[in-house]
Amino acid sequence: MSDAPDADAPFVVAKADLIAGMAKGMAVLESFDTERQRLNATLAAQRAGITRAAARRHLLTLTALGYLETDGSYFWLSSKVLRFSGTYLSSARFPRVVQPALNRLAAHTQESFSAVVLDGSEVVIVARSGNDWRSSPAGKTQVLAYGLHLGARLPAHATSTGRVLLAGLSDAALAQWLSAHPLRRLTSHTVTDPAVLKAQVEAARKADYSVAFQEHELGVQALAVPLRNPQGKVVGALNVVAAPHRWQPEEFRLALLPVLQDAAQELRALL
Amino acid sequence: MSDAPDADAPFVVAKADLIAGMAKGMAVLESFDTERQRLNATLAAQRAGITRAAARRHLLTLTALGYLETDGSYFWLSSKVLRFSGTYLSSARFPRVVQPALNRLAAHTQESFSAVVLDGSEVVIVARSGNDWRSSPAGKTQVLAYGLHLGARLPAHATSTGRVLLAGLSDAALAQWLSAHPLRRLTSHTVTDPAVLKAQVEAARKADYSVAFQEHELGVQALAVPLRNPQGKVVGALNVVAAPHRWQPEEFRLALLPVLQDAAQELRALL
DNA sequence: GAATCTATGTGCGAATATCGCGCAAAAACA
DNA sequence: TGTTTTTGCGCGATATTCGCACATAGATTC
Repeated sequence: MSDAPDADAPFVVAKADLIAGMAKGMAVLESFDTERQRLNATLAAQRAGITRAAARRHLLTLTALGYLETDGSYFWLSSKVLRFSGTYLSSARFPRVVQPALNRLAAHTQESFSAVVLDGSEVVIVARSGNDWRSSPAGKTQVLAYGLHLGARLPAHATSTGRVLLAGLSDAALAQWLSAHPLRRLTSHTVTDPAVLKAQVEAARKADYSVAFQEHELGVQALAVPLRNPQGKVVGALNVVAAPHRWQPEEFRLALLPVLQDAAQELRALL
Repeated sequence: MSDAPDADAPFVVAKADLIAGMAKGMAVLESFDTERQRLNATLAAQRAGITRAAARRHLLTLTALGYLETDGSYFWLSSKVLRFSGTYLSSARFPRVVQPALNRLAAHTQESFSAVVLDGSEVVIVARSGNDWRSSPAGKTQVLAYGLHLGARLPAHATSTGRVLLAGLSDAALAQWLSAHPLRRLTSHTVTDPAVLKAQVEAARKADYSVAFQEHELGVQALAVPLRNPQGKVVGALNVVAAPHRWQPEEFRLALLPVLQDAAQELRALL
């Protein structure tokens, strides 16, 4: 078997002459993440795996380029990094096509919808619509699910969308994925046994949808369906999240699965 | 103390030993923009101002790192670039604080709200909520304003938000800004004379809000107020956009200006 | 308050990675 | 099929970056 046309690595890049300097620079930029958002040279160095002097120079360079801001010793991302997502969102077909549909769904149902794609071990939210807050009986607004903003990355094994995306892989690719990515426990409901996950993915493949009940975050249930292009290939997933105390799992599914499926059907011709 | 870098240029970075290689790499990444979203080595070279060979190596490197995808000759941004915006959005105080307020406003009024910050000659949308579509009388959905997604950049001189942000600059900074940035015409309503813009900015400073009527895009009017922190410094702007045929300009202002002002007032303590 | 210890800023030579030339091969064109 | 244009890539020269080492600033302890 030579290379599958649309496997994980469509075009293999010769490892030979890649620009090491740039890889290092991007590593520095990546060393900022959701957990550590402010770094000094020493921290960035150990996170990026380079020397302190080099890290400092890279941080200074990125600051001069406008991607970071600094108070002189600590550094943090600036709004300029949104430039890339802005370009991506306006260029990539998938988010462009999906966003209006999400808006419509959110407006009609008052729930929160996301569209995601698979990237390695994680799913990335590439489009999103709806309210993350809800009015509690006491009249205060509460945030439903933290961190479900655009560009957020969630572990594929603990999300409804992750499972429908994995279900879209070939058996070989799925096996490869399972062996490559350890399944971290996030809540007491998280599936951490690859065999169990494999069974769930196969179930998702058969049912053509997937539910996740508090597997990624306690207090959140989610329902997802695959988004296919006209050729039938899974190119993303569409989901809806809700708090369990608002919906019983079963009525949640009954009420919203048809909505998701209709949307996926409509989008198919456009993807 | 936590963050809040005070002046406009808190720490000047010595131009001496910046890592030129990385600047080049970022230039290649930046050579993808909303207008040109797919580039081959030759195009990227001329956009980034480097030789074809160098551009090719950089593109290949970025592809290997996962930021670009390629069909072998053309390259385009991949969803991995959203990683940066994801981190930024979850880390930066401003979008985190503002987003829930936008959601609330959108839910209550059925209009579209954005929060933006100034970055050079442009405003960057760092948070957003609401529907970009509207149901036309015929029952079809129409997109209201294109490209108002997160991370989108709009010219400051042709937007309501741009003017309230400019109004937040000192006189010296404003003069400097006006001399540094030419005012490109976008629609027949765009202000292109610096003196006129200056007068508008001063009016915005006095009124503490600004309106833009089809200056950036025909068929769109916008209303913006500044967002200040407890120290009174303008840190961003909040706006609402609407189609002129839905609202007469005057009733639009009367209905939504108080809403924006209330929200800005509430947010002030949090910024 | 002094002394010690830790963390941070930076100059410089060595080492190494990058540049762009130039050719070969593949497309594109006629 | 012959010709022209575009693209892929090896190689030596050169300019860049690396990281050591030192100096200084800041923190901590006695």
